[in-house]
Amino acid sequence: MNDLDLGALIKVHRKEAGLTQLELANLAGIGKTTVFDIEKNKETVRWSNLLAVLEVLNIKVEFKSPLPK
Amino acid sequence: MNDLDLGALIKVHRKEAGLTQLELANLAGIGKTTVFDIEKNKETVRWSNLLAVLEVLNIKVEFKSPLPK
DNA sequence: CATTTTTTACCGTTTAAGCAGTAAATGTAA
DNA sequence: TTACATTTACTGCTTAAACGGTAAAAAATG
Repeated sequence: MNDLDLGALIKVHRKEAGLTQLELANLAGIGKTTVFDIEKNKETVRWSNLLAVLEVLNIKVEFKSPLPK
Repeated sequence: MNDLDLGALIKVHRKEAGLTQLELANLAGIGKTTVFDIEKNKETVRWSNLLAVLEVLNIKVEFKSPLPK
């Protein structure tokens, strides 16, 4: 209902960077299991862990609101 | 280094919606403590809890990558 | 084909997020 | 000012996320 598949987006970028799940986990400073969970769209992961992965893969996060600044 | 203050963004939108932290927590189906933590930029909160708050406040999340689709 | 790598999956253990309750501090309104 | 509402802060408990280890599928490589 949100965007289509954040897990898939991350996976594509990981592959593009030539990284395995384990390598990405080490670079992000998190466990391999968590990387696996994130790519499987498990949403109960920590925001900080998701952020760490996104940073390694150079994916920016933007929050769009209907409110003017 | 990311965006400036997601907590503040959420707080502004919460106020705009005329909600207290407790009301927002109930609407999002999470605890009041977590709403407080989120507005204080605690990044170890669950991604699902952050999503729930954003959804109530009608704030969209976008992931921007340098990769073409 | 066989071999290696990677992914998926499950299992204990540890750790801390989540939570309600409470209370104090801050803010707001009468 | 007083009274009420809200936020901030702390406490203890419960629960599950995070984790490494292991192993079995699945993919990739020779």
